[in-house]
Amino acid sequence: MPISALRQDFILHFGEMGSRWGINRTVGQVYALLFLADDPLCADDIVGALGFSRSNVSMALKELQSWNLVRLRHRPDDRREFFTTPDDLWEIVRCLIAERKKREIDPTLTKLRELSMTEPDPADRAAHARIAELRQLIEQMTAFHDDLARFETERLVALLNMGARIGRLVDGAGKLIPIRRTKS
Amino acid sequence: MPISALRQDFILHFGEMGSRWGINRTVGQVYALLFLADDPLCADDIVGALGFSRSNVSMALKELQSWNLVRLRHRPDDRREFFTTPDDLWEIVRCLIAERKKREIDPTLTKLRELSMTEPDPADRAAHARIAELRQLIEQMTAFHDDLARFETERLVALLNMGARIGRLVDGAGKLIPIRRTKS
DNA sequence: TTTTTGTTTCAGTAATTTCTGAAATGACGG
DNA sequence: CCGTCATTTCAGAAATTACTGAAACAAAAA
Repeated sequence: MPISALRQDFILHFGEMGSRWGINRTVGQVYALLFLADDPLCADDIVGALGFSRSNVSMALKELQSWNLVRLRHRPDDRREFFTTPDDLWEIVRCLIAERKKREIDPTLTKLRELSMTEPDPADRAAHARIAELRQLIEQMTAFHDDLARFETERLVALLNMGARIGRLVDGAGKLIPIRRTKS
Repeated sequence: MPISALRQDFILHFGEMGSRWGINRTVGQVYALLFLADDPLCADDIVGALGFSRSNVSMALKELQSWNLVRLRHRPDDRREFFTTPDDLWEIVRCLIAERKKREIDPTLTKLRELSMTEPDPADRAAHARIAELRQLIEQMTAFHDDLARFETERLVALLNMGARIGRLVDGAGKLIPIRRTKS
């Protein structure tokens, strides 16, 4: 069955953005298709809809599973595997952030820690200090991330909706400042 | 002049991570070199240190400038251009976030808005709703980002250091809840 | 056990991205 | 206006990444 113009447009966009997002065109399109699908799809549905080879779709699904971006489903009396995306968009956001952190930040943090351990040559004093400074910054940010990641979605959304008002909670020295309860 | 083992290791790591970060090896290494350099470097210094072709270094510097990750410097009585990275790491973080948002989020937001405008075919009802939901989520997050981006660094660091305590400021319904001032 | 159905692996090919050297461009001093 | 020095552009080479079809594998049914 052919795909509507709306879906087509969305899917092609995800395919194009794929390379900027660090996934490839196939993975982007497969994800987009699943994201919009009304029901779970099996690999052959995807082949039929997008025209990629069966093996390419298999790779793409494996990749999406490694990102935790798709869920596996089974139907009674059907051996095939069906795939969906989580309904809750926030769950998707959490996955994306966690996964990118793991791939893009953690290896560098490890490396920075390793380099910080060494005793620097006198000529490398400043460079060594700069590395330590960067390490400290990343450690701070990941600690913050780990804290936030434990929050339930409602609390995150509440913080998000505070927007700029969140800044009023704190003065420049990092101390909490008195606030008034908003009238309930 | 040769590069110390410490710098070498750092530079090679940035080169390898480059592809995951959406820049290429040359750009990653050039940035790492500048980041650790005690003084501004000119293009030929970089060629000498890393062994890339002159034109490749030129491209890399252009790319780094487009990310706002390097600053241009001039010496009196010297026509050459010298490059540095900003001293303030937070400025770097801001650039990275702003630039990634511009490249990875904004085009999609534009597309989602465009798709939301159209009147959906009945068969696309659910898909259209899902697109609208995604658009709304991204709009919320970018609005929050825009708010935070206006904060001075001290305030951001203060918020960051609150860590999990930040969640206590808000209840599940998004209302501020009473807090005690930390003893100064 | 053999067949049937569905998934994965893998070696080779296609497409894309990165990198280079040569030529073009620009900008200043004489 | 020319010569010198620095930077940029660009076409093609090199390297990497994405994709395919065929074969291997796995699991349930006959």
